[in-house]
Amino acid sequence: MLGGGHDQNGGAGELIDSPTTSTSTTNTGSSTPRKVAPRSSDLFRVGPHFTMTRQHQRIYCHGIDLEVQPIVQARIDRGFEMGDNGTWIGYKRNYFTLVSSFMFDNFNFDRFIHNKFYTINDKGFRVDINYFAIRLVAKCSDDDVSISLIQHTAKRDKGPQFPPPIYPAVPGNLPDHETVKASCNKRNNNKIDAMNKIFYFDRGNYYNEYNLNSIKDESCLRNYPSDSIARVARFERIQFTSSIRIKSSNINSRFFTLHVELLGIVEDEHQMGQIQPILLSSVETPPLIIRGRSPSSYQKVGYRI
DNA sequence: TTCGACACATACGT
DNA sequence: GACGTATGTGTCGA
Repeated sequence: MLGGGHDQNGGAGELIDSPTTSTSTTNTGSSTPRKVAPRSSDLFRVGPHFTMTRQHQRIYCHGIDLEVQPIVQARIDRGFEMGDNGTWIGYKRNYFTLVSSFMFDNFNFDRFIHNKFYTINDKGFRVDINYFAIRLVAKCSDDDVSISLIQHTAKRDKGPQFPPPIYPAVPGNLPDHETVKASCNKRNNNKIDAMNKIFYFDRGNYYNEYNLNSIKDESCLRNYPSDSIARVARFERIQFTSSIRIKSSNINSRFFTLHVELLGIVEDEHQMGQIQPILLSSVETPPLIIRGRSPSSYQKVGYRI
């Protein structure tokens, strides 16, 4: 017997996605059955907007001791849809995609890479920032408790799972939604290279171009841990961990929020040579509903959340 | 009821 | 247009 005795016709039911090139299937959710074609480009949808950047620790520019204002940008590009009552809904079993970048107000890229930065730690001491990094975290909005996220490879079940990476990052502009959509599942090397130019800064190239090296370099660039540095942190194939509890009671859904954090990576104050992240600033989503695996999550009318 | 595992189906990229 | 992939989701069984 092949496989484990499945009845065929496993998936009878109309797909939401139209077979035409139309991208206009604005699913209002009210009457269409919830069944989405697995590779539909319509799965790429801009999700809820993030809040304004919230400051946690101040950042200063070396030398002139100027305080700089970080701006964190983030966008969800796949995996959330707006429900009828205006809440944003994701599915536990499905992937979401999110991109993020940061910049400093009044600092263009050139000014950034010619400077060093520091912050003030919780004891009031000045601490040099070795480099910046972007992290994605999820929380339960009731109690602010962190929820784990996991990332799959394109092989999904057949590949490994990881926590989402923390991206060492330099300032960058957020690419538009179409660009993020176009960046997924590329194998063609020319296309991959073109995308890498958007999403990464190559320090080696930069050093070559300006006849620099890591010894001559006095800027913050030299402390980044590798030559490939994100301009844009791209989190793809992310899911909430399968063990999250979706409901707080039999009836009430729990809400979750996604947070993008700008971190300053500094020397650990207790262990020389060790590094430690300091939360500098962050943005977050409005409360999100995550629908679980229960069949009720996949019915035509989602009155049972 | 929920979860891991496996399966089916289908649009996308080459 | 064929072929291999990636991924939403149906289902079984613990």
